[in-house]
Amino acid sequence: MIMERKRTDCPALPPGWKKEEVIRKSGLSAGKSDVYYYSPTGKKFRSKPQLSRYLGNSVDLGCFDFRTGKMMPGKMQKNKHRLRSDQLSLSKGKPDLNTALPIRQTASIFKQPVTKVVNHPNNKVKTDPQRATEQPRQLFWERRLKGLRSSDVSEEALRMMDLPKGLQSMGPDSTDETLLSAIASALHMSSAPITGQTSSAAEKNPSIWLNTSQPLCKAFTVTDDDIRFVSALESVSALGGRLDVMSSVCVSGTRSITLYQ
DNA sequence: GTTCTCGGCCG
DNA sequence: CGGCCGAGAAC
Repeated sequence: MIMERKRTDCPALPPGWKKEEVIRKSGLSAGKSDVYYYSPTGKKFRSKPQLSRYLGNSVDLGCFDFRTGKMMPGKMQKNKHRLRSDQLSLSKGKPDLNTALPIRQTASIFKQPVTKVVNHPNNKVKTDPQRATEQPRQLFWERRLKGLRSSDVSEEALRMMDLPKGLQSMGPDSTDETLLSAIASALHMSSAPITGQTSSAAEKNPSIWLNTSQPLCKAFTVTDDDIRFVSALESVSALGGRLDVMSSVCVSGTRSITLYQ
């Protein structure tokens, strides 16, 4: 006799996702149940961390209850010790499973990127370059990207990319990891030249003079060596596959680098 | 080889 | 306890 496995739809999940509950029918743990989720493509997920890894950091599963499949607003994870756990997980080389990120928080695990303001000829407000280019941005927001890792389809983390020697990081967290995220983000969020912080005042007191649309590093120029360096890179996916970078252009002075994913 | 299932660790 | 994942069993 074949037990019909019921894969149920789940309101908190995007369409196509299914939830399944399997009752253990033998052994010491008989009666206990295991919960699984299936993506629209049929991939099976058997834990929240696994789901979280797959969905990426654009989805906060912080209050998603894996067993019931519902969002539990009351069950927020504690943010009290976030910084410490960041440093802890970093120093121990463990993946950061904290998914709180600068994204819109919703009651669904749909990917819902924040609104991007772009120029549009028919839109009075958005064609205003002031508004398009000077959206408020949190100081050192790049730090929130810490722990992001690109991974291939088997969830295997890709190795961290090396940065050119000449880049000098600045700000409260001057690790290569944060700098890399900052540069990658700057590249794909704007087609404007990425120059680093050109104001010398910013070097002395970043908290006040930082240009938030430029990455957290001192002004740099692109050399022939840098171009050879970048050419040798396999892919911008090392910068974070989640960034959806199709192509970005980095221009500094008269030289340019084009990065393709 | 893949998928299913339960044990058992660990928080 | 229950979540998570390893590993043996089953296919």
